[in-house]
Amino acid sequence: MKYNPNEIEAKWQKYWAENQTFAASNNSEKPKHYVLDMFPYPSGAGLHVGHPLGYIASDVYSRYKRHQGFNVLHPMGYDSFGLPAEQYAIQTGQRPEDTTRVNIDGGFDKEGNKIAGYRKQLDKIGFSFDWSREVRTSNPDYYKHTQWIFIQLFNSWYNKNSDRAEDISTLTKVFEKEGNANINAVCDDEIAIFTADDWSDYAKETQEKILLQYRLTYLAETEVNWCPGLGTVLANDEIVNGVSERGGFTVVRKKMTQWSMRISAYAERLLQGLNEIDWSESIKESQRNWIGKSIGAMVSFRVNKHEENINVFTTRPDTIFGVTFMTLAPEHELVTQITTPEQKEAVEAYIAKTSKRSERERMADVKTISGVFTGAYAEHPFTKEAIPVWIGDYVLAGYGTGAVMAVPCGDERDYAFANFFKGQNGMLPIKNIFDKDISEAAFGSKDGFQLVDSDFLTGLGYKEGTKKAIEALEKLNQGYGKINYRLRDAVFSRQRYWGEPFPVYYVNGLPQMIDAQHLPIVLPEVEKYLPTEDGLPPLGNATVWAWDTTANKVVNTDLVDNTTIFPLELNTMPGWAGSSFYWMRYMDASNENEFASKEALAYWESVDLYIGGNEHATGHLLYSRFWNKFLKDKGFAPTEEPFKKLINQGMILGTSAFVYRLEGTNKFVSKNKMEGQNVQPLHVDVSIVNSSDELDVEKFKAWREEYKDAEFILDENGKYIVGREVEKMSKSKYNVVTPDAICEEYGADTLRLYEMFLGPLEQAKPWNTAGISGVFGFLKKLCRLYFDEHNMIVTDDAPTKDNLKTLHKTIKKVADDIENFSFNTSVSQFMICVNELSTQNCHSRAILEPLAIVISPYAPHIAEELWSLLGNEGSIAMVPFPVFEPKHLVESEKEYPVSFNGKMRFTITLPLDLSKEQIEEIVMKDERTIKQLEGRTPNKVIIVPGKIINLVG
RNA sequence: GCUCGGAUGGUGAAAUUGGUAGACACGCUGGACUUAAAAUCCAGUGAACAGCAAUGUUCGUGCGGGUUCAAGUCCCGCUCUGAGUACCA
Repeated sequence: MKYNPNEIEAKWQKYWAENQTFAASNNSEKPKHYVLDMFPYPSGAGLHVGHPLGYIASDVYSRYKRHQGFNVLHPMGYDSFGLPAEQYAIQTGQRPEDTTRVNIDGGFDKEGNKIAGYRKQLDKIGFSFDWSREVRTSNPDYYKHTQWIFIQLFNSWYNKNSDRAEDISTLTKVFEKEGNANINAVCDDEIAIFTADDWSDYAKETQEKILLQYRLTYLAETEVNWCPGLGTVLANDEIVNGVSERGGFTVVRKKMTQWSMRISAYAERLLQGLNEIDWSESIKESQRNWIGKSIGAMVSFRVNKHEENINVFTTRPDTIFGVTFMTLAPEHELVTQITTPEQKEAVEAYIAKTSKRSERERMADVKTISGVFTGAYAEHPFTKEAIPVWIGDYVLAGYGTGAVMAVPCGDERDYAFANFFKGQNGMLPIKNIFDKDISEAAFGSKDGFQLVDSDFLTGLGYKEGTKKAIEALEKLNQGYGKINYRLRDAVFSRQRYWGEPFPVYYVNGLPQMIDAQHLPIVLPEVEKYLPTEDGLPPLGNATVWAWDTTANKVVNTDLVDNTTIFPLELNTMPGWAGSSFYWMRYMDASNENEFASKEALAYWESVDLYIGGNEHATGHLLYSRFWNKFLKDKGFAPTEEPFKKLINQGMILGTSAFVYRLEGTNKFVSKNKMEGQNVQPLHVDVSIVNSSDELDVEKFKAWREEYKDAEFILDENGKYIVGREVEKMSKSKYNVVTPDAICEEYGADTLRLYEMFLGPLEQAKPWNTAGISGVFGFLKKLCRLYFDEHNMIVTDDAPTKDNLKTLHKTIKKVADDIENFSFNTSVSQFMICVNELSTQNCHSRAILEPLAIVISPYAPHIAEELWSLLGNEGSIAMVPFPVFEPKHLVESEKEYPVSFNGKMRFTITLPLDLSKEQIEEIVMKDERTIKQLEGRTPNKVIIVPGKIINLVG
């Protein structure tokens, strides 16, 4: 008999599929456990070795939990709406629906290349997914529920008094009864106050416009991030360093009417919830920063000769007596009103100059100080002094109120600004209100000072000063304590084709929800996936895209009459919509009426373990928590937080290979020969380079037409040596390694063990197959405990003490490691175990049967095969995990290290039941001790029984 | 700038409460088996120095201090590096 992974693995994968081994039941006597992976976007490039890392870890955990007697839900699906499919559609004219299906189920692309498909690739690795619950976010039977949740958000408002989302009808009831004066809601700023009578006198359209200011998803003209390169708006988390995350295109601020999600309503709950969940500190910290809570006060400054006030948010109301000027963002709406005629020209020129700069330029250039005096003065609330008002682009229109009270003695930026414009018209000298020296720099700390020269605040510190200042401002009716959040509402419209259509039509420009019973509103067919000539989104190309309110169906666009047939929304939902509730859909994936039944939700509750990449820290993981909290408020989600424990697997990086072309020639020079030469490094496919970095020059010539006549300058051994660099795996860098080839050559069990063996799960690491033979060798060695070339060699011999010790050491270590997600050390322990059992020449069934179970979470195929060869019926998957018995590890002796002044000199083996005195006596008599001491008497003898002996002096 | 990680042999790494640093594996060296290769097995492998050898001595977990009988692990001060975030008032 021989270890033949391909045969064994195909056999058991078939068995699992046919017997539905891993189908989870929605009611069970067993306790439940929900293990979730972040579902993949099915790209055309297929699965690479980085994808399975987290899936293998969660699979090990799931299988372990099944052995522990849990009813485990471990599902998988596809986040199948997204940009790449659409851009591929624009380039090739193929329907995104078709290419997405091929990427998942396999088939051929336009050039006739065979695509294996995600499903087949995943199956080959032997995951224990419950495929009966598969979801695809781009399927109408899935996005039907996405649309339904959107309608729920539209029909809700956030009541700050009850601190939860409520049905919009509770709001209109209050409006009807007493108007909106006493409503405490999260809503748009500056909503006009109205009475009950006003409300009933308003036209229906006016009422609807007012309600939009309260709804949790609302249509409003807002400043959005417009990305011309992608032809769509983007959310803040889709922008990295001022450019689009996908494609790296420029992003500009633009006012547009768009759907937004009032996530800001949940800012405090999203922040507080972080304390309840077991996530890595770094992700929680990212979310805290993203939410950006700051505690301070709103302060109103009267502007001379104007009705208006300038409102500012400050975290340092205690420093109010240090204010020597104010700064408004150039975009601030009061700027034109307050600017004096003398300053008008300068202010207008400055505004024109800053508006031309892109967001990115403004971000990159934080050193240059610029600003202009408006000529206006505000009145200090306490001293009544005239405070000059400036504009400057260091103040951002989008944060706080877009205006700051400048306290140069306590703020670095204000300090720099004041110094830059020192002595100019409108710039007062810096006033120091700290008992500190500020001649070199501002004093920015909140601790270790006393306020001076600050009227009633003099002598106080930050805490008391803040409290007193706010009290005094409230008395004057010129301010109040306020908590501000950086978190902005999330733009929810995308000018794209390949996303969920909104269940929305427009009557007189006002959005109307389609009744939920008519869902799904299916994405229409279009001729072209580009925007229309009028600049409408791609859905503007659809010919059947109007809503018939009498027939309740989508009809031809030409039929729009705006009496019974109305235009449908042309935007689609963003990528994060479908992923914001999918873990609940898995609980009851085939339910046609609701996203999941009450019973299924009550049974599975929430995700016990979620494994995925940390690139979703401020996107998916925040939006999901938001939708979950909303659905909880509405009675649909069972828990406040969706993911109890989160583990971020590190990224597997590629090791790119480079060839070096001599500038302007077709000659390629080996890396070790290129010194002093002018060369151009070019990526070369890693599959034609061996592990010694030698290029296969023939394959290189055949690789691409342009290299067919390439010439090479080789090294003294006649080899062409490539350069290497660790980079993110990507198709364009030719460094993608797929799991398929590894499975083919070594088998899935080797791949699984190897990916776990590479290092700690959470650490990023370059892919490198150098060590894979060790893992493969281990599996072969494991098999040799069970069978030789011809027969099974398992005996019914009683296990020896050593056999039992080895086994139980392994049971304990592996169980502990899985609970601690320390998978790499488990693999080491397996190797130690098999090495020891081989040395002990152990073939005892009493050892080898439990060993197969212990290994099965990691290497399930070989475990099933061994289990069956041992004569067991059925799958090993649900067999109870062996129980660790400490008695087998009890030692009677210990090999003590004996140190002299902390330096280990020799070891001595002593019984563990000796007292300190007995140990000391034996050690002092030992001739090696006498030799080390050279006649001296130790000052001190430290003996920790079971640990160490140390002689000092 | 701020926040959170990380730094250990030629390489990936281990050391779970301070207690024999480098487990396990790769690679490398030597050997066995073989006509040969593959596969498999055995031995050695942190560095330097001394010795024919068993062995011994010294150094050694990014750098500099400290606490302790004892520090990769704890404390203080740095360097480099990865990630996130940023005129956030």
